[in-house]
Amino acid sequence: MGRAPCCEKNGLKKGPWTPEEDKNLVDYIQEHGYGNWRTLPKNAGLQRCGKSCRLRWTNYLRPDIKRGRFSFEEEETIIQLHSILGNKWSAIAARLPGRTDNEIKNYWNTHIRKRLLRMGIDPVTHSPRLDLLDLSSILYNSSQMNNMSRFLGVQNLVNPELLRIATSLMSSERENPNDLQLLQNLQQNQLCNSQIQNQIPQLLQHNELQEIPAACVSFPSETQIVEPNVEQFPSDFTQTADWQSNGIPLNFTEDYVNPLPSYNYYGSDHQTVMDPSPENSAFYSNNSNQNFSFASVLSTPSSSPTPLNSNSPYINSSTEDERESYCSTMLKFEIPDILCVNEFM
DNA sequence: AAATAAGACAACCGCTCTGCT
DNA sequence: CAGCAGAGCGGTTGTCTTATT
Repeated sequence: MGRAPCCEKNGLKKGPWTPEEDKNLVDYIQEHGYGNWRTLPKNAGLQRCGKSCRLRWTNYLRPDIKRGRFSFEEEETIIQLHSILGNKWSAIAARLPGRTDNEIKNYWNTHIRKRLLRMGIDPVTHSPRLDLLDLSSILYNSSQMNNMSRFLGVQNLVNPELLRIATSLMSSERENPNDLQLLQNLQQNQLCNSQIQNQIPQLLQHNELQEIPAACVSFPSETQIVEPNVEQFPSDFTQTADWQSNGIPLNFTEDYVNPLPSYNYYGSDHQTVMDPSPENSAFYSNNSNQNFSFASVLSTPSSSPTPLNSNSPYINSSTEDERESYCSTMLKFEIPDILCVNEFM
């Protein structure tokens, strides 16, 4: 195992900070500044480890900390950034002046995450939660099961419920191509998210990533989602040569720079446009309006407190219910009636 | 009014990264 | 290059508050 917790040494104090400890820490930092956290507690007369002091300062005592309820703009920003960055709380916090990574993380876990789950959205992938659907019976009788699972990229998942809905959608293709398109959209969106997130650490390390496909950030208009486009769907599912073992189409890496159908939490008016300069980009969308500057996401904010602006009426709502109601109303993907998500909530 | 459950958030733990020697 | 310390990060736990029964 790892080393022993630093506070176990020398009988240092743990647990909640007292007002006296806070005052000692603040007084010391105001006089001497912070840094060298290891020696700081001793110099400040605190029976705490340096790490505990640093956390207390950065998460609570720092004078620029903004306390209180998150605004709607902040919440919207968090969701958008989380869809790109995942659980990179410090990177998200960098775009929210006055908020700490810890605070954002807590807020996500206690508020936003639960709300997305209630809305049937997977808070990890920001995609509809197909895993919750009751799909258990049909596919075991289907000769298409293996090929469908390849199409879905879930052969390692072997989730019969997911496979069943896929089959249902396949069987209704002729009657309702919209459902099929939805399934494909969801699949593409998930692939896009996972690919981007996999590449983020590498690209950050080499400072290569200037832009990421905005289709994975904010999403095109509703018409793009509901428009039938069965040509994009492999007509013959036995042609598995076009599909990689991980379920990703071989040509996907070429295609995924194109705008992908996806959804929007707050409506198409909230298209995020930041520093569109595709000519300098490692990734770019064919639609320049959908570019999103990843570098700007990660950089420390300068002047604008909420760079991801919103003019939505959402920000005028005040209660948790109103927020959820707004989110539900403005969601740009639609869950078909056959997906009785509520039963699983 | 008391007991219990759920929610909210502060704090801790362990790991990783970075810079220095 | 290896080893070390400091710092930062994300996940988890602990504790307090509020709501419900």
